[in-house]
Parts: sequence; structure tokens; C-alpha cells
Amino acid sequence: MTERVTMRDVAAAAGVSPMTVSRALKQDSSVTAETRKTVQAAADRLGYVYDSTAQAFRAQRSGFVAVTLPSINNANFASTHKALTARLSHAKLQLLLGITNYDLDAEERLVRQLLARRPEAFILTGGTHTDVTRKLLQAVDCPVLEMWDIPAQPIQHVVGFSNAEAMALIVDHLAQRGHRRFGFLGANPGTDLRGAERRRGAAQAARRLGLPDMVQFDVGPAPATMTHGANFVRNAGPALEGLDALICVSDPVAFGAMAALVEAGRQVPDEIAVTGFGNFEIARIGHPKLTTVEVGAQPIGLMVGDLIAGLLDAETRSLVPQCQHLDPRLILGGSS
Amino acid sequence: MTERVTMRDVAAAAGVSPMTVSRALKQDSSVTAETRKTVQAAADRLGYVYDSTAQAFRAQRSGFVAVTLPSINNANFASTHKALTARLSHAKLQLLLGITNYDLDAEERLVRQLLARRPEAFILTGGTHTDVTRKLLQAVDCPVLEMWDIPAQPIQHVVGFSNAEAMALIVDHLAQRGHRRFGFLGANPGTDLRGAERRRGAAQAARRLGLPDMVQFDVGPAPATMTHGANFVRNAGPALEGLDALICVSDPVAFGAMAALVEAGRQVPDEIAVTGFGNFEIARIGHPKLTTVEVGAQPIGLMVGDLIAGLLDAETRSLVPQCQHLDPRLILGGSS
DNA sequence: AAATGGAATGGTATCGGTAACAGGAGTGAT
DNA sequence: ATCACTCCTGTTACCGATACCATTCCATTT
Repeated sequence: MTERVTMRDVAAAAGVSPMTVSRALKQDSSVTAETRKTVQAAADRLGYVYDSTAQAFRAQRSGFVAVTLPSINNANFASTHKALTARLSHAKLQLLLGITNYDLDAEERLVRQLLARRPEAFILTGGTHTDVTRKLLQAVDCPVLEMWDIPAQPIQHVVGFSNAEAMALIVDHLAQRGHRRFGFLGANPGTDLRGAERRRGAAQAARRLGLPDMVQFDVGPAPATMTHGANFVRNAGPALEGLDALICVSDPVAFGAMAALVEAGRQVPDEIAVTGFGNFEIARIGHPKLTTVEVGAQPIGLMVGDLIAGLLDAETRSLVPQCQHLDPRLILGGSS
Repeated sequence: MTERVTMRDVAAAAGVSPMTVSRALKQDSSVTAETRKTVQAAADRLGYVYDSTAQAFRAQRSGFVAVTLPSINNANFASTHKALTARLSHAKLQLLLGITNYDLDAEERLVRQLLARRPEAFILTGGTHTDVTRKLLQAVDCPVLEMWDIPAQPIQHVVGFSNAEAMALIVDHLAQRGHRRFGFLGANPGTDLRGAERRRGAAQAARRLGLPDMVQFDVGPAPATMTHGANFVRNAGPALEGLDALICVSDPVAFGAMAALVEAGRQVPDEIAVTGFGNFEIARIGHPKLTTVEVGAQPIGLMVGDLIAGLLDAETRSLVPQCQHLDPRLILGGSS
């Protein structure tokens, strides 16, 4: 293992002081072009690599923005992540990503770990957390933002949409089409919290419309997948009898369920309608296309990025928590 | 913004020295249980948060392992990432993730950025990089590992499989089933480098078997999606005439293509076989199931994790670069 | 020639943990 | 009582980049 090359070494090689090296590499204007060239050459020759850790330590600014996501393998979260990365890279901020796997205890451990890196902002997916997580984040002195949800009691800032209201769009639409007996298919509400909100929203909307109680199905721990949807339908037996609409917590589940229904010779949507959520690519493949809800995953990322950048940059660290709502949009497919 | 609480503050509050605080919080055995309790209480009371940046600076060990992935929204990469995270968290290592979006220049920028964080190991997806990237990583004094590929000239360590050979499995299988005129559908080879390898492997295998030249199709920049597959088929016109097998670069593309073929009334596999790659969930949904290749995304993650942990932990920093190959496995579906 | 001003560069202290060593109190053996 | 030894705690220095202030050097003005 070779000795680590530092600014001191570069300085010695270039015949200047470390301070000058620092300025030269930082493109500070108070350095002669010639000096800069000498320094750059020395740095290249020695294979110098800038040390962000030391910089972060000295400046007490890590350059990190911590983000927790339930899953990495989800087109919508990926979309948010991508938009966020793009927006924050302008502000020289780097995402420090943690995956919770839909587990609040894992989230808590992750939050501890991420906080220790002194992030300049903390972004959580969802509005439900352990008490400890909440306490940790309430005490922290950087902006905290919850996204993808509208928590009853936000920790601080929020960029999200109401999962319950979004699902009501689906229910209203189904009711308008004359469907009355709904089943809801999703993951265990204890693990998929946004899914649970959707479930609640659907049930509430059905009740509001005076429809019979929605029948609840649960395929196990989040995330619910295509395979879950398909297997559920295949093994449902008489559970689906009497239902004229199967409301699914997400497009993949809906796609799997619909594939299994079609395979079993059921007519979609005539015998039974199927709806999804999230406007994933899968909703637009195959026949019929899925009726679903576009939630604006990318706008969420952009809005979060702008909000965070604003909160950090201008020292406009508004003590008033910002709460930005998005309005999910119904996408009509042929499945309903 | 409140003042940052440091070990000094905790020490003062607990009536001990900072060193004792350090030891107490680190669960060092050389501290009385009573002292530890006092310290812990003081830390909790003040809302102390440990500073990994300072620790990393002092110890010259960041605790980071840098990883670049082409995309976050891919079940196989996600699987590798998850396995890797699990393995490395045992070793108290945290992943620092960078997404290249299948762009080698983006990868280069990312590598610079990640190197500045002084990672203890560097993991790249794929074996093709810009010259600068290679040079940067050759000069670095931490283990470097390329995965998901078998580069002709590895930078250092490798855990991967031959994309070309994996695709040959498909071609051999198709030939055995009597298919002769192949089309290959994938993203632009200049952007999807592992896809390009698969393309090359398929063409080579066809040639080896004395079959007619494979017809090449290209749906644009990576990643190729379901929609690309479907749209390609819909707009292919006579391009597909005469082909009896459509080899796709990945399952999503294959699924989209197959859906469009079925929609157009073509019999799969009797008129035209369709094959995928990667054994994604989508391969097992719908009819027929896709013939595909299981590459072992999770084992890759586990092997990479173990290798890295071994290289770092035991100071067995083997100067002999490790190269671990996986053997992809053909998965027969009804689509071929 | 001396004074002034501005631009470029250097010296030094510092951020928060912790390795390495130093020291002090207590215990047990001789 | 003395010594050796253990166990716990404290002191000091340091990691690398950079803010802050001091200093040098030159050009320009009086």
C-alpha cells in the first residue's frame, strides 16, 4: 500500500504552500494561471486525489443528502431518485442512499447510520416511522423531508400526495362504470404503509358511495409483486366470486392478477375489472391496458430537490415547514 | 441552527474526559459499566450524534465501499445491490452508490467523485470504461472489482460471467429446436455494453453452428424496455419476415416483443420463438413463459461482498487479482 | 525616492474522534 | 511495607483541507 498523497506533497512538488494548492485546485481566481498550471501538473504527476473527507471535516459540511427508499427495484422510486440526483448534483450535493426494504426498524438503524455521516438534509420515503426515528430526526439540525406521502404529523417538510385520495379516484371511476362489489389486493398493511393508506382510501371511498364493504385480500409482506397477484388469483377459489372489480395496490400486482384472470378465461373488464396504481410501464403493455394512477414520481424528485437546494443554499432555512402536495391523475386503460 | 454537540460536550456533562466518552460509546470493555451508563445518559440528554466524518478522517478509513450501477431500476442489479449491502454491513461497510445511466462519461465523473470520498473498495458494473477511468482506478490503493462481466483486461478483481457465452446457451437451444433464422433485438451496442457482448455472443454462436447471419435490430440507447420491444414489433413491417426466432437482449424487451407478436396474431413459438435474458419476474408471468437465462445476480452480490470483505479484513490483500466466474443457466419457457 | 494599494502567496490554527502512551488507584503477594 | 501488576481514566498529538490573517512583491502615484 503506497503512501497517500496529500496537498502537502503536491505543494512540495510544485514548490508552493499547501494553501496555494488548495486555491489552485479549487479554481480560486486569486491564483496566477501559471501557478495553477504548475500545481495541476504536480498533482497529476503524483496522482493526487482530493480528499472529500478532510474537506467535509474541516468545513463541517459533508456534501451528503441522506435518502431512504423502501426499495431500489421500483420504477417510480427509481424515477424520483434520478430526478433528485440530477437536481442536487447542481448544488454539489451527493445522495447517500439507504434501502429499508419496507421495514421501519431497518429504517431506524439506517437513520442512525446516515445521521452519523452528518448529511446536510434528510429525505425519508413515507410518513410513518418508529418513535425513535422521529425523535432522532426532530433533534437534528438539518432540513428533514418526508416524501411520497402526506403524514398527519409531519416531522418538517413534505412533498407528497395523499395515497388515500389517489385511490379514491379509482373507486369513483369504478363506481361510475357501474362496479359495486370491490376486492382490494395488496401487501400486508403492516409492512406496506403507503399501500395501507391506499387500502384505507379505497374502503372509505366505497363507504362514502354507499357501496358494500370492500373485501380485503393480503398477499404477505411488502412489496407485493406480479407473482403475488397471479398466484393470488390462481388460488383464490371462491373468494373472488361475486366481485366485479379487483382494486390492486400497484400495477405489478394488478398485471399479475389480470394475467391469471385472463388465463382462467375470465373477461376483463366485463366480468371483473382490474385496476393498478403507479402508472408503471407494465400498465401499458398487453391487453387490456391497466387503469391506473399516475402519481408523479419524477416531479416529486424535482420538487424535493428544488426545495432542499433552496433550504440549504439561500440560508432561507424557512422555519415554516413547507408542504407541497401533488395531485395524482387517473389513467384510463381498458381494464375497467 | 443549534451548536453541534461533540464528545467534548458529552464529556463535560458526564464529568469525564472525551477519551472516556469515545471508549464508552464504542462499547470498549475497559470502561466501567457505571461510567458507560453516565456517559450514555449524558449523550442522550444532549442529543449527541456520533460523527462518522471525524472518525473516518482520523482513522483514514471511510467505511465506504463505492459501487457504480448502470441503473437503479433493474431487478437484477437491485438483487446484487441487496446481497452486497447485506454482506458488507457485517463488516461495518456502507455502500456509496453511483448511477451511471449506461453512460461511460458519467461513470468517469462518478468515479472521480466517489474516489474523493476515499472508499475502501471500488466496485464497478461492467468491464468497459474510459481510459481515464481505468487510469484513475489503476492508481488507487484500494481493491477494485469489476462485476457482471469478464473483461479482457481486468483492472484488478472480477466477479462475473461471460455475457457472450450466456447468450450462446440460448442460440444452441434455439438451434436444437430447429430454429435457423435469428433476429437480435437490443439497445444500441454503444450504450449497452453487456448487451453488446450478448449480441456478439449470439452472432458468433450462430456462425459457429453454420446458421445464416443473425439479423441485428437496435431500439436506441440503453436500457431497452418492454415498450421498446413492443413498439419495435409493431413497427417492424417486413423486417421480421423470414425470421423464426427473435433473440432479445433482456426479458423486458422480450416480453414487450412477445406481447406485440401475440397481439398481431403471430404464434409464439411456432411461427417465431422469442427469448429473453436475465430471468426477471416478467419471464414467468403470462403465456407462454419466456425462455431466458439466469445469471445469478444475487450470487454475484454475495461473492463480491465476501471477496471484498476478505480483501479488507484479513490484510490478505492478495496481490493476485481474483477472478470468479459464474455459470449462467438456461431457463426453458414456452416461448421457444 | 518614498508611499500606497492591490494581488498573490504563506503560516498557523482548527474541525472531532481516537491511537498511543502516561498515570493513578486498587489488589495481592512477598 | 514494598513491589508488581491490573484496571481504569486522562493527556497529547494527529489525520488533511482551508479560513483567517500576515506578509511579500510589484506597479503606480505623489
